[in-house]
Amino acid sequence: MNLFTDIKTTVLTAIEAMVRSGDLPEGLETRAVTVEPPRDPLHGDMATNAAMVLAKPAKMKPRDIAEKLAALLAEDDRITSAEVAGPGFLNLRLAPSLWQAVPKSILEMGHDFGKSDMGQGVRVNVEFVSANPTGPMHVGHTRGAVVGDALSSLLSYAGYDVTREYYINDGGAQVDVLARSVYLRYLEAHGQEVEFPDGTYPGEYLKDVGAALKAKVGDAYLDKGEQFWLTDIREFATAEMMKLIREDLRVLGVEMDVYSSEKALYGTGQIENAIQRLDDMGLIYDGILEPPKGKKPEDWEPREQTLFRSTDHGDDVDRPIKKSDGSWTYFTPDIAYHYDKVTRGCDQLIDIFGADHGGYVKRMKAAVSALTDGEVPLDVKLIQLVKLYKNGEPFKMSKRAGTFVTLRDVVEQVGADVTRFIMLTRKNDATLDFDFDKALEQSSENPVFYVQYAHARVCSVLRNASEQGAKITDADLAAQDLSGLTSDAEITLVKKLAEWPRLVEIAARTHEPHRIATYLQELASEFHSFYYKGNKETDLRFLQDDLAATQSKIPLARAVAIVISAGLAILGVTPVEEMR
RNA sequence: GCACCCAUAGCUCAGCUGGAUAGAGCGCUGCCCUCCGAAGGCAGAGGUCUGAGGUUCGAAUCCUCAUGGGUGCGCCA
Repeated sequence: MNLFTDIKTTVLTAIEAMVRSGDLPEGLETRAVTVEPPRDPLHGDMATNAAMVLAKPAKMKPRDIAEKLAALLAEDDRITSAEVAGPGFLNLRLAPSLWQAVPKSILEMGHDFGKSDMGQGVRVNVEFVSANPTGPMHVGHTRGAVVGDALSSLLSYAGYDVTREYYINDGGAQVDVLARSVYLRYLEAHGQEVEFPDGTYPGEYLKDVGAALKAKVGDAYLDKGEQFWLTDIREFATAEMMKLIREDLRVLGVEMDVYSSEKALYGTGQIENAIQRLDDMGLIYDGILEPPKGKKPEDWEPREQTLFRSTDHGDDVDRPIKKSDGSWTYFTPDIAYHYDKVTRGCDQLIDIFGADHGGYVKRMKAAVSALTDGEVPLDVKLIQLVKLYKNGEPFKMSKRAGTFVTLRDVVEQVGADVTRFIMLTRKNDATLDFDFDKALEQSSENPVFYVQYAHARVCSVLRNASEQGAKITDADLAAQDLSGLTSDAEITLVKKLAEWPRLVEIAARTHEPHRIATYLQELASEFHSFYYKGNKETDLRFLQDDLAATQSKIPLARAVAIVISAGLAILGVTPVEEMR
């Protein structure tokens, strides 16, 4: 249920009527017509730009169009006034019954209130995390995981058919490094002194893997050369790492639908097929790349390579798909992987990458564009850095020493809910400050608690109302007559609730889940503000001396809680019923 | 050198497919608990939306250029 689209439909219908009566010419483009809440509530309940948008193509003055449109709209029972303002805005005021119907719908529909059918069941594949299986997830991965998961929830809430997918980068040299590192830990488990040279992973987390390997194979790999054990350990170690990563994701509350393996693409012909497809389009050739200017690579030598003509699809330079030893570059199986996602059946692709992969975006888009003839859009969201603070001091991490802050560290300290919410308070392309102290603080400085507090307050009100004898199930509350909901303060709060379905659509369209978090903070703020008005104006309190009066007041409170809870559900955060 | 991202109040940031007088938190100055949870609320001060052009009835938002910051740039993934 979306009041804004309802009214927009009404406006569009009125425009059609004007076309029929000859007040407007035929064939006008109405796509740019919007119905929005006005920035200043004094202007009315909703504003439409219709007259201004149509003025030019209709070759009429905006105010003339607005006057006629206003007259038509004023005939609608639901619209109590339609006034022309400024350059041609049309400000609408709605009948109170429309606003009173909002909490009722919320109580009847529950979390479904904000759902949208804008997605039309379009199949969207969201690839996120895709951390290399070489160690536990760290904070950077965490943000990507949370954003990807929340975006997925948001899109399915908006009517898309969403697949959450993890691409396991288990085909490259980094898993050899992993295997060698595990081998060292294996030797260590056998009581040997080991050192970790550059190019190995020194992290303590591999100790268990080394021990597990010992438990599995005993001393079979001792005093053996790499060719003897590398393949086996690689397999064993990546499997162990994926166990670790899956557990990390579980702790964070992320559940993937599909895990895809890079390595599994080898030997299936899928890579060759994808490249053949590009070749058939004349997009594969052997050539020599120009060196980048100004950067002066020390050991630059002109070299002939097999290249993908990505410049035909918007990239800056063509990209190599083969190394000089004839093996594929990282890019190549990824091309095949993206093609696989498309052929499996999806209409849109979304990739969530770390910001350090920014240079990779154009070539990936080029590949998808070429392979799908531009039919399947690929949106890449780059996740910026998370800067950790403790006591206002930046947190030092060293990947070299293996001392990085892991997902587990963060979640164990502040909990999954707080972690998730804070990770979603900024848009993905802005860096995020994560302060451990503020994350744990219970004050308005901490947005999570501010929102949770609003929800808990409603629960508290309902508990008290129940003790007073009120019926508090959603069905009971939905059955209430809400025509007494007329004060400015109450209607203001209702209007914020009415924005929820609209906000969901905006957030889904822009692929920006942080908007949900922002909205929840605004809603919580409106609620707290309303709540305190009850100190002075006792009519506004939810709990009244008279039971019947209480019963008629609490549906609004419950409606707020439902929307908060629906929003938190998209973010993957559990609403709390009381603060402790 | 090129590409991508970013630039909004003292600080951290919102800002709707372009909309009316640009918002919030922190900090600062004052208020508000005999009253549903003060873990909160209200009010005030604080802005050339980095700069210069352009498009538009209308620009923080779109385009161009400049400045400042981040990221990346052929056998790493």
